[in-house]
Amino acid sequence: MSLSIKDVALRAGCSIATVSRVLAGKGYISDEARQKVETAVKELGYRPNRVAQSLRAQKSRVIGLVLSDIRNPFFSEISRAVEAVAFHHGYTVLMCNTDEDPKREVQFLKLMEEEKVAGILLSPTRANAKTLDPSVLPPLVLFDRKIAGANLDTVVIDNEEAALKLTRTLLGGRYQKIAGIFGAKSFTASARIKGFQNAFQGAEERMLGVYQAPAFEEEGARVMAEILKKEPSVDAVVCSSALLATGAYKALRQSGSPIVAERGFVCFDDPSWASFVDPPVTVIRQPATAMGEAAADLLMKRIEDPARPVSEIVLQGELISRGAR
Amino acid sequence: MSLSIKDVALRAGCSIATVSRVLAGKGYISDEARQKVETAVKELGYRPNRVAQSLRAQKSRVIGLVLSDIRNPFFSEISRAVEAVAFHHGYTVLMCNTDEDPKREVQFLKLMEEEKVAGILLSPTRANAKTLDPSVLPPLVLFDRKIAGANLDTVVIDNEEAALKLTRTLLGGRYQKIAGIFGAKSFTASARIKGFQNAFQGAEERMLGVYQAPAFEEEGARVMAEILKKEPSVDAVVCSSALLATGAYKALRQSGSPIVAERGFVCFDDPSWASFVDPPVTVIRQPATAMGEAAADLLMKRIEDPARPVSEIVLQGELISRGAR
DNA sequence: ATAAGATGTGTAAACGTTTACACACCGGTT
DNA sequence: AACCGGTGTGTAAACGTTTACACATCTTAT
Repeated sequence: MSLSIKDVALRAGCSIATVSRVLAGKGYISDEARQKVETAVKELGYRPNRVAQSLRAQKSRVIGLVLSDIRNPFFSEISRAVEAVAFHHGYTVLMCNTDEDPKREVQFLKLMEEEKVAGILLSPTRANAKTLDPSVLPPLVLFDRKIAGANLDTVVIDNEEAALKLTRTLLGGRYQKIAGIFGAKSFTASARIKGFQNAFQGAEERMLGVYQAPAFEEEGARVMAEILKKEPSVDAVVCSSALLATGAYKALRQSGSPIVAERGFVCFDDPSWASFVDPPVTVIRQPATAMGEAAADLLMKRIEDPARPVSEIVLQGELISRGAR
Repeated sequence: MSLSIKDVALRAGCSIATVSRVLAGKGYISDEARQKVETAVKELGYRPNRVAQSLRAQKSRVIGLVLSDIRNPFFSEISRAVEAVAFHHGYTVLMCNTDEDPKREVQFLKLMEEEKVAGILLSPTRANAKTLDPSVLPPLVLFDRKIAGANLDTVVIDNEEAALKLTRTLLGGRYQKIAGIFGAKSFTASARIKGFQNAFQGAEERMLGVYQAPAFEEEGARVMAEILKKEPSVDAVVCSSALLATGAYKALRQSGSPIVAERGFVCFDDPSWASFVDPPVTVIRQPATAMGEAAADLLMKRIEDPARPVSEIVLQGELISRGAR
């Protein structure tokens, strides 16, 4: 059994209340008592039990981070930022990875509630967007994806605008048949599709089509191969995520398509290879660190003041133009 | 204030002890009581408070995961595996990222102890290897890096053997001046350096030298540029991590060195670009998922039986030979 | 001199569980 | 009839904190 405040009190020759007060820095304490307690704490190497604190206070200093795909560098980077901010505020991070499985997501939200986390950071799956009931949950901040109509703190990037910008880099070129490959039924994918389509205003004939697939590398490759086969006139491609892009790029290479050499390939995220394949690939880089920090900050504020007005932060993606070598 | 076992007892018309027993499935309970409790639980939507459970049981169902670099895909993959195994056993994961900072590491270990985690998974920084005192810590399992002399459960890959294999792929070729770029002062780096050096037995003159740098992309680029400048005879390179490799590869490309085209570049990890740059790059792929699973399994067992004999699991890296296109 | 406030400390209750213990009832053996 | 083991249930203590409340002492103002 580990050291408790009782042991400290015994050693310091005072009551547990005094110890607690010294530790919390609250209320009136004589210098003498403070001294004694502090040396006792040091000598014993006492550290408070956060579990007991949580029970007593009816809230913990733990926040939940629910990720849809931790292996995605975008989310890794977010995790890192979140953890740093949380740590800075004295919070720890309970992490879970749903792999986009809505069932796992709800299971986890329940677990988080059972653990009495102080708040939750969530990038919700589309499937749960409707059913999720924030009223029974701890303070909740959404990131990367928002839930339309829900009155929740949210941090997203302007996906529509980003897709628009990215697509325009192609429209500025001589490409005549531009295809878009997007993730399947996610909030993010929808917004990017919208931006992609809007970019073609007044040049609708240059849009070859919108393709959707689960965001895996193999799927990107599969869809790209399919497009090449069915629509051989394709001369440019916009990819909506690093994973899809990696697959699609490989498929292009394998097929010997001239799209790569002609710089007709652009994508979201900034996969490490984009900068040094030949020719390099123009991308939209998502401000993942900024997003993680903003979301964590928002959550800290929300925890502190549950009544504060809801805010929605929209970050801009950064176009990294690698048109010329 | 949230629902407690008391509310359930009230609703079911029995004592809290009975409710607890039904929930735990322990002791004698009449079918009638079980019925009543179960419906009460369902109707109220009661969920147990894990914090209270932890306090009472003097241990939580949370494990700590201390990562040195969450943005490293190797560790992301490990995180994912760990989280999956933990979740499967009813545990949640408290995650922290130290960015290789020993100070942060000890701070975190303290926090973990305060949170009364049931166990900890740790890839220790070199700096703390000596000072770390497992006797005061919860059950501890090391992964990726071991602490020599410490009697602790550990999961590592056979870095020496892996480096040996990787280097031999070059020695089988006609390269005469092979450089090795490794991370700075980590357990892993040391082992890989050993393997690298051993590979040259009987062919010492073909080893150009061992270079070390912090495992960042820019450092890889810097060191590679330096080597090219000071040792222009270099005709092959072994890189000890994806990050270093990415930087080094870029530097090679930039310099116009023929090493890339001559397939004189090999590395650890399997960065996504390795498979489709031209020519592709031969690598050692680390079994990250297996490592994460093994470490988490080990921790579960250790938690269950603190007295069980210590085990050390050594996994093998997989050589992915991409010599021919 | 007395009241009123400021200062300092201790006792005990509470947070939501689990569980040792006590008790009560039942059926079956002696 | 007395006893026993197997069932079933409730009471209360414990886990380690924080904090309301009570009380005591000291200072200052009246």
